[in-house]
Amino acid sequence: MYPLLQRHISERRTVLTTVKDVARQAGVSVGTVSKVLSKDLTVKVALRDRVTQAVADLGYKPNLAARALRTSKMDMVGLVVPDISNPFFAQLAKQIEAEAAKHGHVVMLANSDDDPAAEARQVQTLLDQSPRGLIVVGCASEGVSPIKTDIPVVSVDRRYGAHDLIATHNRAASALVADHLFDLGHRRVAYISGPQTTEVGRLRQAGFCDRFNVLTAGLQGVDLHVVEGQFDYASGETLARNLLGAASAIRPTAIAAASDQQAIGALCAARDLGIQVPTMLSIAGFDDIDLARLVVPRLTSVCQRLDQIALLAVHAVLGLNGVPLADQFVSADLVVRGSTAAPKT
Amino acid sequence: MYPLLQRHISERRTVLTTVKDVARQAGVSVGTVSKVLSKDLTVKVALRDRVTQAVADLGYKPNLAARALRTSKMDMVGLVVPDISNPFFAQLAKQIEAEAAKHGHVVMLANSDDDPAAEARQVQTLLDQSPRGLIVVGCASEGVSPIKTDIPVVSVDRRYGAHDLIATHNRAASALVADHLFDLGHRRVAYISGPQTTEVGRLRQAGFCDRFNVLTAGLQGVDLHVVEGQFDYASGETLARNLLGAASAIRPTAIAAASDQQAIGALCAARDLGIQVPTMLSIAGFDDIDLARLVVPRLTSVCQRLDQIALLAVHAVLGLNGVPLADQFVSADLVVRGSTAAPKT
DNA sequence: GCGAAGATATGAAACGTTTCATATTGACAG
DNA sequence: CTGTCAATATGAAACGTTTCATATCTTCGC
Repeated sequence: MYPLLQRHISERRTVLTTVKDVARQAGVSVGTVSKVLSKDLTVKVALRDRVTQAVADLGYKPNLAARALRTSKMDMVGLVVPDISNPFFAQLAKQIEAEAAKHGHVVMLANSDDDPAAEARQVQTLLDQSPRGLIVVGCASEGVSPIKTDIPVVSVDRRYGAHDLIATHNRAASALVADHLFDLGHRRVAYISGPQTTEVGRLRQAGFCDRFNVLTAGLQGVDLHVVEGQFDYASGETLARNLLGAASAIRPTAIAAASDQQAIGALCAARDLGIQVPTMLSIAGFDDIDLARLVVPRLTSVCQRLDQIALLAVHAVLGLNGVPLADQFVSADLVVRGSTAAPKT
Repeated sequence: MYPLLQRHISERRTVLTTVKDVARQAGVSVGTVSKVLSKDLTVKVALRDRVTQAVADLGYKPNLAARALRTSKMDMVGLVVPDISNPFFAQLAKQIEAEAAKHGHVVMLANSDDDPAAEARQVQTLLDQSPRGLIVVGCASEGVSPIKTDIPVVSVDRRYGAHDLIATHNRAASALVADHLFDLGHRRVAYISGPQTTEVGRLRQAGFCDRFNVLTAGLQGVDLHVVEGQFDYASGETLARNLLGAASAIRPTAIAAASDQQAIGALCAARDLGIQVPTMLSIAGFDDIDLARLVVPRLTSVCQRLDQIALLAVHAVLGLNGVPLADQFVSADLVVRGSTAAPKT
């Protein structure tokens, strides 16, 4: 349209102000400017003020690349997730971004597509940028990570290689569900598990079953039926359909699932079969995804403290507040909603 | 546990190989190595091979910070979204990350929380890293963006400031829904719109209504009722409940919504009111979120080509394949599923 | 008022690239 | 064999920081 104008604009070379300009403006040396910028307290207040003023006057912004070259560190945190379009990881990413931003760090995001090879590639790509730290949600297929680097790496939710893990205390959290269903009076219950090839699947199942068994030890008319599935909706629906096919006298009065997706699948199966929830059947999920609040009845679920997990992960890799690089488990909360109630007597 | 061992490991200083080392190993000058690495063809094949070999032998990796300092560009693309935990933005982010990775670029992610002030801050933060380009999904509250930079910026889905927009052709896509419902025979329809303060909300409503009005011009017994709401689930449920309260002879035989969330809200309202979908009421959504495939009946919806949008956005900011920085609109597909059918005669 | 010891400020060196002016090589015509 | 010109290779400079050895200023005891 206006080639001349366009040309003119794009040619306006951004002449960036450097630490040198600031030094001249403030009448000090570059070293002093650098010190002030890095909040070094050995600079006298008078000078410090002059420098700060000069920085403001000139609108000076440090060149991050130059800084990175000198210090071989960028103010960034890498994050590798299996699939950012999975709402759970998206929530996690959001919390991590927020926490990182609080400490002046930018988040680099990469997807591994649940493929260990791609995961290794992405990890390497992010490490190449020399971030302050790297946070990885491991692939479902667990493998070793042969990376060697001085950059702190932690895994979150699912362990990555041999790196320290920060995650919900799945075992304890799952036990909360067992407590809840037991307290309501359920004795004939079914547990829809996640794949036992995953640590998360194993821990949640163990947490629920062990607690339920302890609670019901020596009691009459107790039945705990476990079926294994995937974490997804379809798996929950199919398995629930089987479980609920039995006559009402012997079918479970409550179903606990290893994920909300499964639980919602079970909810739909129950509705299709004309089984009222929660009057004739209680259903509990795990993860408290947004959808859990939207289904009818609203789903009782376990809410992971993603903010806590994100905080620990970021602090751990940044070495903040003495949070060490080490396995850490965060407790979760049971959120009781309309999908669970006492069984019909 | 093993303090000595730990000490030892953490003290092993990573001595990184530089372009100098490669030059020595290959018996050439650093300039030559640099040329080879930047695929400069004025280097003779013999030398090129020697350098390539040396790079392989030494496992040399260029220092990205140093390169960035020299060239004042990092191989990164910034992405600012209102909320990464929104599945739609998460899907978009995934596609953008994939496309950027294809061209050797890392994605930096930031959330604006739908807050213009935060958005401005995040945009600035990402620009400070001197990425190759910046992609922004604007806040709901549209405002001007006073940023001035040489870095290419495009907005996606929702316009950011005065920057070029790459988005679904919402008007045309919404018209597809009108076509579909009209073709099925619906004449008494309701449209649940998004907020008319948003461009997306306005375009989708106009697209649907204009087309429906054109199709039905001059016909008998036609009624198009528009109600305005938010894009969320609750809004859809409430509005649908009102719409469906009327006697069956005058209530709409079809509801089109500006979002899947609204449509699913409407679906639940219908179920609660004992109105069968699709026999007594057709419902169509927009966005084709994952959930659209999970509800019963499965939701007819408009599927945006996020891969296309991501491709255009990345190519635009990177100046690839001659994709210019300019407004661009991508067509969408109607996905017909079980929630729409011909009205009961 | 002097000297010593801290406290504070300075500026040159270094980080690892890319670029570009210059040097070297090779090819070829005379 | 020499001179010319193009093709190719070289290495020093520059990018903007931070750091650290050195220089300068304060303070304070005597």
